[in-house]
Amino acid sequence: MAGTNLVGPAVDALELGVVLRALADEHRRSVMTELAADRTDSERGCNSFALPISKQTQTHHFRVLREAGLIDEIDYGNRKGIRLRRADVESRFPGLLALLEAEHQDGTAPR
Amino acid sequence: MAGTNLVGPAVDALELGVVLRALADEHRRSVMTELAADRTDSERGCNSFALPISKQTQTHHFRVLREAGLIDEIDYGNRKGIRLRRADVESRFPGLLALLEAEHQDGTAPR
DNA sequence: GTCAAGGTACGACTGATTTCGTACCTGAGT
DNA sequence: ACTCAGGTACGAAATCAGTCGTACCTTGAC
Repeated sequence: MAGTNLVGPAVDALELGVVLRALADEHRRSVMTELAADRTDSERGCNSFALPISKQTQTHHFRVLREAGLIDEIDYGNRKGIRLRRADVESRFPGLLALLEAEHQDGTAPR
Repeated sequence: MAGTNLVGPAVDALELGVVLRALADEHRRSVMTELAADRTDSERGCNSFALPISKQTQTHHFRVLREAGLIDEIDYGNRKGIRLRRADVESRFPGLLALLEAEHQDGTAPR
């Protein structure tokens, strides 16, 4: 019931290479731009992103984001919560979330 | 003699996805961190980066960086110059170069 | 207990990316 | 003209990353 937090790397263990590789994928980046744009940093469900991919692939992408240290995944057993590690990311890579947030603006009307 | 500037995308045509994909590779990122850390923005030769890869592969990587809009390549025929498009990158993705520059510090003593 | 929804594990397929071998081009110097 | 160093073009090999099918687990509702 309480939901266990699946662990990612510590703040000072975040590596730019891993983060950039995580953000290189369109689907993962769309998740991150949404998270970065939501200043309330509320926990979100995995399905709230409407990704056009199977759930197995979603599992894969969220894991990559977590292992990159960008998000926390809270496991409720039959459901999962996603939360941006805003403070950690911002302290280690200041300005990165701003770039993603900016992308969210024109991300709704691409090209 | 005058060296023709191989063209990359215009400033407002720069796309975050392409840029991040370009920066996802270790070798390309090492080039970019060096360029970002050098505030003189002087033109550099391709060999001044000491990349541990063949010259064909270097050609490939520099092309990716140029097509992402991160660098200019100046073709002298039998030699090539590399220059960071600092103003363009900074205006389109403010803060990105700072992230790369920060990486250059501990990039010399990895792990 | 049974069932359905949400999620994961594992394996396979596929397409993209990195890498380099071979061959060729260009300009500077001799 | 020849040579050499730096670069490119093309293609092949190898590796990596995204995707999904099948099977299984977990929790909550009935």
